[in-house]
Amino acid sequence: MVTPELLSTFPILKSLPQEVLSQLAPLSAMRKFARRGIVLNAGVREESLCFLFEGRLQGVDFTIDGREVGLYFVEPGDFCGELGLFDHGPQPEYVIALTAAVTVFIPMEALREVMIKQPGIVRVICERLSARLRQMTKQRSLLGLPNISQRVCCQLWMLVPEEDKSGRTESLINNPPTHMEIAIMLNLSRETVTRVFQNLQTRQIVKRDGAACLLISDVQTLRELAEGKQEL
Amino acid sequence: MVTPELLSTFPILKSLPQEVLSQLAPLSAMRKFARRGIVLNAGVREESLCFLFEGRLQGVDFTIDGREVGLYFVEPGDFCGELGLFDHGPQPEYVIALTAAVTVFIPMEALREVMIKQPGIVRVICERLSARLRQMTKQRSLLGLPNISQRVCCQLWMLVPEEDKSGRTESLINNPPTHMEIAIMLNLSRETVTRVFQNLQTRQIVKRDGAACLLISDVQTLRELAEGKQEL
DNA sequence: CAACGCGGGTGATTACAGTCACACAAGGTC
DNA sequence: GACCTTGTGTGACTGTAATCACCCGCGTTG
Repeated sequence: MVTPELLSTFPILKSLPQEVLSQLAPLSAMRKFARRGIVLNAGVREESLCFLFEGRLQGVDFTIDGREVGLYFVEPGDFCGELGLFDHGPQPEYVIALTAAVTVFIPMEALREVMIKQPGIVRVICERLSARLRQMTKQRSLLGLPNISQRVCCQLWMLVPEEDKSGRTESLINNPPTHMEIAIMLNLSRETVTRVFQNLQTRQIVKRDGAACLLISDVQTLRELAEGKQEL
Repeated sequence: MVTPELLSTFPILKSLPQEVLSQLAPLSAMRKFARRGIVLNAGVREESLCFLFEGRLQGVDFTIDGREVGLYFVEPGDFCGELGLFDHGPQPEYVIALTAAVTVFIPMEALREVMIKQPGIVRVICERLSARLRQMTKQRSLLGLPNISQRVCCQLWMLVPEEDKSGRTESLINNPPTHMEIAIMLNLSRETVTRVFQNLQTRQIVKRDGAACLLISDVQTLRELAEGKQEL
């Protein structure tokens, strides 16, 4: 059962009036995914938006010759699969669960109806589209970096929680993506990512903390590496 | 002077009622750019959408170390600079005129007002946002291709006019991007792009036709190269 | 006209990331 | 316990695209 209260925990939906949430809640469905589960299928017309409650998702495409390409990460509070909402086109890419994940699916048809009566929700979704576009632009720029270590550090930097980025010297990333998952985001091979991580570990900038945790022991140095102010 | 008729030549605006166009037209301004002209500046809050009437634009970003990164091409009938419309954020990337270009600038404030009264225009712009997102996804996947020639052929293929793609054996690309401009789209060096083009020319797949024209003499072979069904 | 900048063309060299081939540890499952 | 699978760690080798250094031709501008 999805309650209006659950929906209102999403920052994107928070601003909507209670009545809209009450209207959407009974139509929505909670779905859980195991690691590696396919959340959204490429090529088909998905009929729901997928809101992520817990875990981490990754948008993934495949090149003509079968290579995986990582497009974006989806973090809790965010959503994905929104493209068909406007153009009724098929979902262009796969969305995969990188960790066990809890999601809420809201049917597009319901959203479209609400959108007509409540222009507020349109704004919210458009802002989200804009944000995704900015995110992809940033990710694309990343690929232009000729220095591979910098590329990895930038990606790592983007995974650091916003509240830890300034001031703190340590930060914890829960269930970090695997080396392979990072590699496809950066057009690198898995081995290359591993080697960069090895390097970061020996310099005590990051540290593995069990299988499901990555400790950034020196946040500010990571930042400087990401910004190119320091070489690895 | 911008007339409502001029606005209605844009496929995106065509569907709007006459009165809306009449309202927007007097607020809009025609602007012409020389090759290399800066159409939109990165980092500043642009207050207009830029509709392209003639010519070709390119969205460009720069990496931290000053390298150019090509993000997308804008073809006639299309527009750019729409991100701030919703989130009031700054324009994330530069937009440069690759050729002499004729544009129409429509102030965001005017559009926002129209958007409130006329939900139709919101739809239209959202569809456009979706399309841009699909385009960037496709472009990102391109970068995953390990075969460099294929990458160039794919990019070239995207520049072929839609109506020439099936059936025709020849096609003409007017004012094609320079090798450098293609190179930054594909994360390649200018020289590498030149070498691929040399190769395509000796195989009589493309042909220079003066400075401002590129003739695709064998459209179907180009397609097969782009799809990886043939090696170069 | 000379001078210049830009776009394109080409060879030699080299750095460096991909690839392949392993090894190892941890967790799950029969 | 034996067995997989998955994620990571590492060395040796190699292919290939970047880089650098030139060249040319053309159009513009003084």
